Order: sequence, then structure tokens, then C-alpha cells
Amino acid sequence: MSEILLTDFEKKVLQELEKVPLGRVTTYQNLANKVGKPKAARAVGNALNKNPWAPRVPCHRVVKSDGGIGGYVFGVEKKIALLKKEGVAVRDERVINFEKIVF
DNA sequence: CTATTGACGACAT
DNA sequence: CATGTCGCCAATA
Repeated sequence: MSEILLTDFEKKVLQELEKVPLGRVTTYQNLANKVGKPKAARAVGNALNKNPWAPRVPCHRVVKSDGGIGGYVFGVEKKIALLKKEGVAVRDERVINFEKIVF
């Protein structure tokens, strides 16, 4: 049963997130900007939290604009582990490879 | 419609 | 650099 229980805003966010290639990370602010609402970074985070396709969409590649790890439905620790595995350097819940961020 | 909440951001201290 | 305060937006009760 596949029905859309998501709003346009959430759909846009998830669609943009799907475009993020492996080994790279994006920011909530950047996603918000892509959906046409550069000030809705907070709402973007909420959208990911409701994300029904957690593993399908790379929600673990989203970090805060200042390099913070942010959050993760399965636990921040899990998110960090995944990022490191994909080639993103992280240290104390903080992304180091800022160059790896997709703008 | 109003109030509350939340994976955020920028700025002040 | 860490913490606190305000602002901004969308979803939900």
C-alpha cells in the first residue's frame, strides 16, 4: 500500500535529499534553500524526522550548517558511524570535512 | 484559529 | 569555544 501521507514540503525535501551522492553531506539550511524556503531549516529537520523511507533516503548525510551532526532517528551515534564509513571525517559529533558538503 | 513542539540558524555574551 | 536568546517555518493537538 503506497499512499502519500506527506505534504509537498516534505516531499520536496526528501527528493532533494535523494540527489545527495554518497561520500558527501548536505545541510538543513541547504535543503531548505533548495525547496525555496531558506529560513525553513527547522521545518526541514522535522520533515526528515517523519521520513518514512529512513534507509531509502540518505537522511544520515544531513548535518547542521555549522558542522554539527544534528540528529538521527536511529541514534546520532549510528549516523556518525555511517558518515565515517562513507568517507566523511567526524570528531565529537562535529563534521570536519566541510569540503565534502554539497552546496 | 491558537498553542506547543522540534533532526535549525544567526547573533550576543 | 560554550551557552543563551530570538527568529523562522511546518506539522500536530
